[in-house]
Amino acid sequence: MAREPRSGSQLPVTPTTLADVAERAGVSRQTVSNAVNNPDLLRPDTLERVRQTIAELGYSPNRAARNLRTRTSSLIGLRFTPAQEGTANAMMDRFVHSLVEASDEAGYHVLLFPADDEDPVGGYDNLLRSTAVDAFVVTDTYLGNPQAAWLSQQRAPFVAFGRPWDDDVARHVWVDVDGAAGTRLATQHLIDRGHTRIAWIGWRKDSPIGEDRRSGWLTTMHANGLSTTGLASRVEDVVHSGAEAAAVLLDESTPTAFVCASDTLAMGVLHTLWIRQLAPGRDIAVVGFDDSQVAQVFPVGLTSVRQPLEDVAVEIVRTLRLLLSHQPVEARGVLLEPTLVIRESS
Amino acid sequence: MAREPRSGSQLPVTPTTLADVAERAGVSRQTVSNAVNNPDLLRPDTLERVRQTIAELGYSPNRAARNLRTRTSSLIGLRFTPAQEGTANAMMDRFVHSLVEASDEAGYHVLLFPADDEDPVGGYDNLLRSTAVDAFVVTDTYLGNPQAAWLSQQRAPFVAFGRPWDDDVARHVWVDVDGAAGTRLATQHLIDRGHTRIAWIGWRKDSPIGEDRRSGWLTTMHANGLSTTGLASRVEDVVHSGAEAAAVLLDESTPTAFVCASDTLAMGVLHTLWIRQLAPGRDIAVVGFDDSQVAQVFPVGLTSVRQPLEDVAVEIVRTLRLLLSHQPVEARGVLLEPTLVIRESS
DNA sequence: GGGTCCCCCTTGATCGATCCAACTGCGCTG
DNA sequence: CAGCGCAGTTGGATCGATCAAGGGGGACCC
Repeated sequence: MAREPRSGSQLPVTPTTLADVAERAGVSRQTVSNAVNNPDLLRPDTLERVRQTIAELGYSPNRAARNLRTRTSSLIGLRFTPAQEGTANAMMDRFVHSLVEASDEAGYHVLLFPADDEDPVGGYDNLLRSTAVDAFVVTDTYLGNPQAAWLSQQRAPFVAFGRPWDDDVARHVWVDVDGAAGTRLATQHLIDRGHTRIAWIGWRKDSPIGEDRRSGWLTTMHANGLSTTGLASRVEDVVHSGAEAAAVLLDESTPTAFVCASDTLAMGVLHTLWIRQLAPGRDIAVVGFDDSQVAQVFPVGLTSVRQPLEDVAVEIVRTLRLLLSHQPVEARGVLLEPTLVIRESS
Repeated sequence: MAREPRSGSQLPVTPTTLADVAERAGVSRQTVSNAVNNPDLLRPDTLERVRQTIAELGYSPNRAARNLRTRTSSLIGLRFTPAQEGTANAMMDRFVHSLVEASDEAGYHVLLFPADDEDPVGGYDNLLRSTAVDAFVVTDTYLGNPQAAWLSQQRAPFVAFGRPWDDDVARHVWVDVDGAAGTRLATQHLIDRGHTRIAWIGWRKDSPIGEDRRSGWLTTMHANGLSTTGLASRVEDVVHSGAEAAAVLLDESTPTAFVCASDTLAMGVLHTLWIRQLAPGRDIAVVGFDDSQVAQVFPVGLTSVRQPLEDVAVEIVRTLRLLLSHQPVEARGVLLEPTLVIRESS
C-alpha cells in the first residue's frame, strides 16, 4: 500500500489514501480516521504526529468512500428552476448564494438539479433513491405544489422556504418571511411621512403570498383609521399591469403613495409617474417588495421591503442539521421579519 | 441479502441494492450491472426481465458506491461568488441556470461551493483531493486570477468561461463571448439609425474585458469614418459614475447616443437624461451590456447586448465531456457571438 | 501477586457498486 | 470426438473509508 507522496504540489495520479497516511505515521488506519473525525480519542502527541503527516501528504478523505460507509453525502439538493427573468427570480438567486454560504459553514455543499415540468418529483426521486443527497431545500411551496407532500410521504428530510398555505395537508418543517409584516412596515413608514391616501397594487387573489402581503397594508391602514376603499388593485405581476393599475388608481382615487406586492409592479408605477411627469418621492411615494437589483440600480432609488435571506438560509441549515441528527425540531415553522430599505422614492 | 421490496411508494429504510435486484430477477449482480451500464451485452429477454425487476423494486444505483469504484462523481464544481448585487452578478446567475440544464443533459450535476477570499484555491483544492467532483467550471478568469493557473498545474480538468487575457501563462481550455462583437453590433445599430456622435462609457483601463468591449465601439466608429475624439470615458462600474460621465460628455461633446460597457453604467446615463428632462430613445439613444433584468424591467426598455449564455453553457459541458473522456479538444478556445436586444431606448 | 479498569490503539469486516478472470453452454471444425 | 471460439454469465476481489470488536500495557486496588 506504499505510495509516493505528492511531488511538489502536483496532484498525484492516485491521490493519497488513509492507508498511506497510516503507514507513514506508523499508526493504524483507524487511528488516522479518528484523528480526522474524533480527535479526542487520541493522545495529544499521536494526534499531532498524524496531523503533521496528513499535512505533509496533503491528504483529504475520499468523499465517495466515506459516503458509502456512512450513508451520507454532505450534500443538500436544491431544485434550480429555469431562469424566468423576473424580479422574483433574482430574489431566489440571492437566496441560493446565502444558502451556499450557510451550508458550507455546516460542512455541506449545495447540489443543483434542474426542474422537469413533466415530472415535478422526478429529480427528487432520483437523488433520493441513489442516496446522492442527505436532504433537500424546497423553495416553491405554493398551493398545490406536490413536492413537499411527496417528500413528506417518502420520509425524506427536507426544509421548505415558504409556508404550507394549505396546512391541513402539510406537516413539514418550514422557514418563511412574514410578508404582511413587510407591508405593515412599508405602510406605516408612509403614514409616518404624512401620507393618508395610500394605494395597494398586488397580485391576483389566488396567490396566498400576495394576499398575505396585502393584509399587512390593509390592517395598518385600518389601525390608523384610514380608509382603503377604492385604493386596492389586484393584477398580474408584470410591469405593464402595474403601470395600468397605477394610472387607474391615480385617476379615480388620487392616492399620494403606493405600496406594491413586488418591485416589478413598483416599476410599473414609476413608469406611469414618468409619463405623467410626476417625480417619485416628491410628488408620489412608491414602495416595492424584494429589494431587487432593479430597486437598487434605478436612478431614483426604490424604497423596498427586503427579505432577510441570509437569516432564512442560516435558519434552514440549522433546522436541517437537527433533522439529520434526529434531534427534535423546536418549532415546525419559523417566521422571520423583513426590513424596509428606504430610498429616494418615498 | 434478501430485502423487502418498497411497500407502496414509501422509501424503505435501507434502499434497494443491486444484489436485491439480482436475486429477485434470478441473475447475478454483474448481469444487473450490465443491464444498467452495458445493455448490449445481454440477451434481449434477459435484459427485459432485469429491467422490469429494476422498475418493480424502484432501484437506483447507489451513487457513493459507484463513485468509489469508478473514481468519478458525475459532479461539476462551480465556485459561487457571494452576492455582490450588481448587474454583472445577475448575468452570472443566468449562466448558472443554463449550466445546470446543460450539465443535466450530459448526466452531470452542479455542485456549488463558496468563495473564500483569503484562500482563492482552497475550495478547489479540497474538492479535488477528496475526489468530490470530476471537473470544474471556472468563471472569473480575469487577469491575475490564480485559479486557472493553479488548476492547470494540478492537472485538474476544467473549462473556463472567459478568455485567459494574459495568454502567455494560460494554456487551458475556455469558452467566451466576443464582447467587441457586441459593442460593434450596438454601435452599428446606432449608426444605422442615423447617429454620428456616439459616446462610449466603459470601465477603467486595467479591465481587459472593458478594453475589449471598447475596441468594438472604436473600430466600428472608425470603419464608418466617424470621429471618436472626446467621446470616450472610463469610469468605475457603478450607477453614480455612469451618470457623472454622461453629464460631462453631454456638456463637452454633445453626443446623441451612448454605448456602455454595462447595464449599470447605462442606468447612470438614463439617470442623467431623466434629470435633464431628456427622453431616452427620442432625444438620446442608450445601449447597455448584459441584458440584465434592469434593462428588461425598466419603464423605458433598455437596448442591450445579450450574451448567449445558454450556448456558452452547452459548449462548456460539451468540452468538459471531451476532457473527461480523454478525447482531443478541437480548439483551445471557443468564441461565441452575442446579440443585440433592441428596446425603446434606441 | 493477581485481578480489574481504563486508555489508547489495532485488526477484520463492511458499505454497494464495478472490474477481473474464469466458467459454462453451444455451435462449429478438423 | 476432442478442441476451439464466442456470447453470456458467474463468483471473488476491489475501491477507501468507517464500524465493531479486540487487544496490550500501565495504574490501581485488594
